[in-house]
Amino acid sequence: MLTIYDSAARAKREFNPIRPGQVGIYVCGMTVYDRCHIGHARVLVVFDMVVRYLKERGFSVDYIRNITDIDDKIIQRAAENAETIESLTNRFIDLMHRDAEALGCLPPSAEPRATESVETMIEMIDTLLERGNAYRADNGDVYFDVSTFERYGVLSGRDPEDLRAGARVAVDEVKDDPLDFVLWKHAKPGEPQWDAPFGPGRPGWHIECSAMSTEALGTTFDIHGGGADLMFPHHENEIAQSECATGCHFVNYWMHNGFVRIDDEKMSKSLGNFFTIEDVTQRYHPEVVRLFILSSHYRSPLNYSDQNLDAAQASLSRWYSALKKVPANVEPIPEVMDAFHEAMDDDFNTPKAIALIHEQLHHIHKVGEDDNQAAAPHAASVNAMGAILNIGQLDPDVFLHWSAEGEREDTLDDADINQMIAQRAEARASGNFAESDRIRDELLENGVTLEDGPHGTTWRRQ
RNA sequence: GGCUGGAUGGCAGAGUGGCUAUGCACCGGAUUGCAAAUCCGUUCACCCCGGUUCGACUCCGGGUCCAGCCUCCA
Repeated sequence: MLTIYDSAARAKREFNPIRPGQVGIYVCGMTVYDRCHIGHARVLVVFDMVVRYLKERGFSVDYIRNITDIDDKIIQRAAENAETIESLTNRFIDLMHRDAEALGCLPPSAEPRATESVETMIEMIDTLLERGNAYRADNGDVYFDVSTFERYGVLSGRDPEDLRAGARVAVDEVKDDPLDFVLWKHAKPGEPQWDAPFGPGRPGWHIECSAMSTEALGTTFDIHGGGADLMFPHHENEIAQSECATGCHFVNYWMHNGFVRIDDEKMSKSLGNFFTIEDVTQRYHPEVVRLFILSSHYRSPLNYSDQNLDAAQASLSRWYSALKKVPANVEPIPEVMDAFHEAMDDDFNTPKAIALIHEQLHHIHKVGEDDNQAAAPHAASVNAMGAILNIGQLDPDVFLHWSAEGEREDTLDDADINQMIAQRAEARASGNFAESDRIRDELLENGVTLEDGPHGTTWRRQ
């Protein structure tokens, strides 16, 4: 039985999709005005893991991840760069796709862009105006009237009265109520605009997700995901808009992933304490980053540090070293797979699932090369579990020989290394250990570690 | 101030009313020409105060501290 922690219920709930065997999941994606950072990497990897596991459980999955390609920051950044909005957003969409692929994430079933769904947003806003859930302000903006939606605040556990009392809600002259949020921003010179019955302009942020999710998955769908910071106000507003516009219950399960932190502080653009995915994957193999992300539970905070990345790297080295030793040409061990599924069924408990993989790796190392036959089922189990998480699927040597891009110029290439290993073998054969140790030290200085085994010497950079 | 969530061994990170998490690091041993890797073994833990219980890190109450949200944010 698969259980998912539903943010709205604040509890784990048994997962039952609307249509048997099928899951519709919508995840709030990126606003494309800059490079993706490790926080974005977490959303990408976490929901990729969720989707892969749902598929493993036999569901056919409709995975929708939107792209916000029109908003204040995009307009501003394009103006700063003196480039068109399209060229800016296309550039960062390409980079995002590169990052996602590097991190081993499958492309979503669909990746709608806000600018392609403006018609649907206009229709939705029109309906909200007709039904009295929205109003036109004096300046031409259209706002959602929060007082018309009774359940407002239910997702994030907020009382509208408390919010109004809070000093931090910005007071805006044109709004009837400080909680009201913008659906449509009136046209301003030099900004992109669309014609609408209620005046030319561009959509507010929240309406795009209501429009795109409903377009792709229908008025009610199974899972809606995103970062924990989107719960309020973004997802709260989505619920209000969607349920008022369609009259249907919006989402059955809300999933929110925790933040990436640096020095116990949230990583964010505004704090400026972020590392881009590209920064990190130049220093660590992307699969190390994926393992690092999945080695803590998706709802927990994840502390970014070199020490933690190093630990993930050491772990993965051990993983590939084990796989390198033995063939996995048999079936996985049923009890192990059952335990794995049990862990994953429990709200995607990847740390526990990974611990199970480590146990199997231990068995492989223990049996070692002496008894391939005994080790093979463990290797097969590791491969099967790893396939579900999409970790450990590379050729071991591709991982173990990988070198960080930043260091590539300084390091020896594979041919140099093999040649030096051959020279060292000669020295060792003739008992010249001083020379052989000198070669080994030289390699180590270049980041290459040697391992002498019964069948010769192997090397790795990880 | 309001609302969420959290506090586990040197670090990371699961979990359970009584029984080894797991990985990294450390220490001792095996192995090795010496290493590395691997194996064996040892050490190290559940924020504080009460309560329930034969027994609580695990349940309940109170407290302290931390993070996030309340403004754009994955």
